[in-house]
Amino acid sequence: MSQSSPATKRPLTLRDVSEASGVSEMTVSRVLRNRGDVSAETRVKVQEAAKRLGYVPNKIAGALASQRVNLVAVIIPSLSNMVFPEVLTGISDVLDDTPLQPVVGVTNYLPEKEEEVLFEMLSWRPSGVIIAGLEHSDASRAMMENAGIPIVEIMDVDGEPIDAMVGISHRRAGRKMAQAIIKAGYKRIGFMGTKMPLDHRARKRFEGFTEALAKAGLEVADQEFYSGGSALLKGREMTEAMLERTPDLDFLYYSNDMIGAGGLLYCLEKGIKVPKHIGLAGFNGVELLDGLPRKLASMGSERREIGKLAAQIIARRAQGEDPSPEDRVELTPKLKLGDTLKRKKRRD
Amino acid sequence: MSQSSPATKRPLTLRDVSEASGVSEMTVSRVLRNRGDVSAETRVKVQEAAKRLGYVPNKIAGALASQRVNLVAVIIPSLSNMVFPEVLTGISDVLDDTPLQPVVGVTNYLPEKEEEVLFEMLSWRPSGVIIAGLEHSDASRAMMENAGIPIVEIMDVDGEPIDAMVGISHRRAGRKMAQAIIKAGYKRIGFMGTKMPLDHRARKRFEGFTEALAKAGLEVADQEFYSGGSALLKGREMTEAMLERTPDLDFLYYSNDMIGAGGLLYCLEKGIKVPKHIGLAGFNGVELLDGLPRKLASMGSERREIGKLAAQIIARRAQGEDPSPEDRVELTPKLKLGDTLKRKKRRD
DNA sequence: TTGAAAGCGCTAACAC
DNA sequence: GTGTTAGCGCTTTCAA
Repeated sequence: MSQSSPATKRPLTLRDVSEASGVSEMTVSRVLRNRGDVSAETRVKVQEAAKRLGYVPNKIAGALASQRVNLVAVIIPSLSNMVFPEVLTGISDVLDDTPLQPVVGVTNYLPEKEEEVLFEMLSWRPSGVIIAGLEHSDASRAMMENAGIPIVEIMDVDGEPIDAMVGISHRRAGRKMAQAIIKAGYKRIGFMGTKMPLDHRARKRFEGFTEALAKAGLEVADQEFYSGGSALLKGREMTEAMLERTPDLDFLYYSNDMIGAGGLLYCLEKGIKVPKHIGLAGFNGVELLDGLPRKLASMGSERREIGKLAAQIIARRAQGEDPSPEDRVELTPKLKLGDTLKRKKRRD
Repeated sequence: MSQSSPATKRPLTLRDVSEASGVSEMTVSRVLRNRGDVSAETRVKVQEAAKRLGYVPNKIAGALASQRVNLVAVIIPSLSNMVFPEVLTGISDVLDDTPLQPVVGVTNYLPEKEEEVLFEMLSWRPSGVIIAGLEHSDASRAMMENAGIPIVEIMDVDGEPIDAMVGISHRRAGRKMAQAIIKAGYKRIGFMGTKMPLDHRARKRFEGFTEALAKAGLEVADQEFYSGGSALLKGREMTEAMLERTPDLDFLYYSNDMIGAGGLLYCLEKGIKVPKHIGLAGFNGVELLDGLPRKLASMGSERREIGKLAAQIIARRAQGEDPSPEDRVELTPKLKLGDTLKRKKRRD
């Protein structure tokens, strides 16, 4: 393969376009931004020159001069969990119709990393921040409180937001699932989830879950946590281990759909009667479930909608709208019984 | 919920820190950047003031003054296909050890959108560009050629790059899979893939595939394309439809693992003997396959490694290193026979 | 080791 | 409708 060296010439400036078109810098700037009144003639002259030269404006200079930056910082824990790319899709869908542009930062569920990413992004003076979760380090909170821009905390509503908030109550979600399980008559319940102490939403779901069980005089009969690796495979392995250890379980609650799907495949393979002998449920309502031999019971986490609403709040504020109580939205996750949770109370 | 309005005060400047610490702006700047010799005493004074005030530097002004921006533009077609988040992970892994920071733009496989995103990102004067694919609009190519920064085109090597390139040959990958299928003795082959005419890599794989078949006197006996929706489900549905339409097929080649997994689950459910009665193969070598009841034959697309190598090239160039022939890397995808492709020639 | 002056490339504000 | 001037908040450069 031959090697061509990349061009290394100085980037063009407004001045270059100005000289090439014989129009003042200021007017060139106006044309390129579609601002103010410019005669059609001048407009054309400038546009042609800009295009011919291949001029790319320098937003850094523009932003410094205008004190306006059309970037929105989006801070999420991970990209490996499809949940977050889906939130991003919702955000993009909305921002695509505005001059705003999302910029993504990933924290790997680490508060220190979140702090770094936040600092780095705020130093670009974005028009707003959309950030996952309500739990942040003191320094992070302070930065957001003092940034003077709209802050939307997403995905979770169990806590007090800095500014705006869009999400679901994971505690409530956990309770709701527990209630559905109890109502169906299951009694010996196992739980499987991630080992991450920093995944506050998973933790809150689990808390809500055990709380609702307790209210019915039940408790989690066995539990197991994993980290890393293929979630589908982990679900399969954990399920096998748990059923071996505690064979009398009649329900398995998974903290996410991927491990739940692994468990479901395992059960089907072993010929375990689902949902009669053992019931199963996950969380998130991921699209993947539609392709499984049986539909895993789950609960939608409304992530696309969350992304959209969060972006809308930022967009409205960028238009000059004031903060309003409507900037705090709790969505209601929908329970899906699927094929792995009995519909009526069993009679035994 | 109560509503606290976000702080709206003017962001702090170096001058504020300077006044608060009684040190000149210039020296404050030096401390905050760890540049030049500053006495320990002054250093401490400045750091304390900055921390106390909660100063967040303005990178816009800094970048304009220094003509240096530590951002790397990463342009990919989609976030919904896990392949791309995985590339991003590889990129982050490497950039995390440098001052560089990735900024992601998504094109939805649309050349016009790619052009927009590229223009937008270049206007921030990043230190480099990592972009998926070798096919771009003329305008996009021109922008990249004239940007005067390193450009790394990734994932594909079947074509001529602008500057650097890291990927696999999808044409070769398609051929290789065809050869393995032929060698195993399969003859009536069906193909399923995405309908996207703009997914050049999928297209090249298909071209390589049919080419190798032709060389053995074979051709694709049936084919079907889909778009949108749950890939797992689509794989299941397309497989059902195709086997109904063309019952004598003995192999199904899927352009990605998700639809392949759907097909596999369908076959297992129907009690079809895999790989004896029908063989199956996908592409990408996704982690998900590890959790399936049978391992789908596939081919790794080395996406994490691609991300790493691409980021390394940018990082080296940012250090001042010159372009080199080593900046064009072809990786070799590994064939995985799994459990769905017979190992030896069948004797029938 | 520290400071003062100039200017990065653009746009706000005002004049013409 | 178009041009001029000043300055955004930093860093570079050079002087002290």
